[in-house]
Amino acid sequence: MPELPEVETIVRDLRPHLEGRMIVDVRVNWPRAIAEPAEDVERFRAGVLGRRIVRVRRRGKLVWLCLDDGQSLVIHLRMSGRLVLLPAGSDRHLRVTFALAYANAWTPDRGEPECSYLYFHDQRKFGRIWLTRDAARMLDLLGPEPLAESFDSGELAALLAKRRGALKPLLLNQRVIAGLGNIYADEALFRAGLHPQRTADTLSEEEVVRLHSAIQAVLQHAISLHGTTFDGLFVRPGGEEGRHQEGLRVYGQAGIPCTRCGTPIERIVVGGRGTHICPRCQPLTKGKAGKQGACR
DNA sequence: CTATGGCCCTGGTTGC
DNA sequence: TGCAACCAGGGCCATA
Repeated sequence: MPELPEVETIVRDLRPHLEGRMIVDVRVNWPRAIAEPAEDVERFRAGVLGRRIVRVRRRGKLVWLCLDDGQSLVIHLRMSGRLVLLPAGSDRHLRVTFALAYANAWTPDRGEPECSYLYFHDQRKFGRIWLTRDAARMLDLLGPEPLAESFDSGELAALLAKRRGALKPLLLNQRVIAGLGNIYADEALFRAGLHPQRTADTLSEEEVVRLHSAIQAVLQHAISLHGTTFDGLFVRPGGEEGRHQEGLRVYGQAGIPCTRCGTPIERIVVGGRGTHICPRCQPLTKGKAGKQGACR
């Protein structure tokens, strides 16, 4: 499930292969993957053919390809979407293929293929691609980027203030903060020593600071390890797996001793989502245990 | 505003 | 061994 670190990895890997390339062909095997123009393969094709990809960016969990005519391709991988540069083993889950060439056909080849491909694979068919002239309209719906310079603990405090709901569903809400999914929400809460069902507006200033650094630390750590390949769903564009799964402290670790205190990790349900906690390091009621749960 | 539940999907797991 | 039921997961939508 590509979350911020996985999408960041994808974007960084893809960038040198896509920027400057021209889309010379598109094949759509599963029209519903095209969210805009909705399921209209012909208009989608006509819109992207001959366009050059000028920038490859990320916003939250979205991959954002800026085209040379002001349009954008915005891609959400959701659960099982993949963007890969090499054809995968089976075609069964291949939904969309982009054929790419250098904008200038005569560019020296130096072993570089004349044409390369970007494949959108998606086993579970939740992923979507939007072709839009107004990417800002979509991207502005998202909350702040947790790794932005400007995102300090004061801003996080402001987001949490006046929120009566549980902490975890709030962290998963992309309109509140962009890019966290189930894995990193659980990992950040563990590092901060906070129970996912804590009411957001009851955090002390110190707890907010802890949460803020926990979020940034886990995201940065995961990016440095090229994301988490937990269930085999996420692979990098070149086919490699991430390595952050080895750093997971609670996600998917039910029954395994907590790395801090040895108490078995528990799996509970919060806001309808599977949630992993150390019941001792992340007490629901204010206690001393959580205090020492500072990120690390 | 918040909570809950259904829906979209597939493939892996569980239960019989 | 076969097969049906169930479930996870992100985001959106409807309902309460």
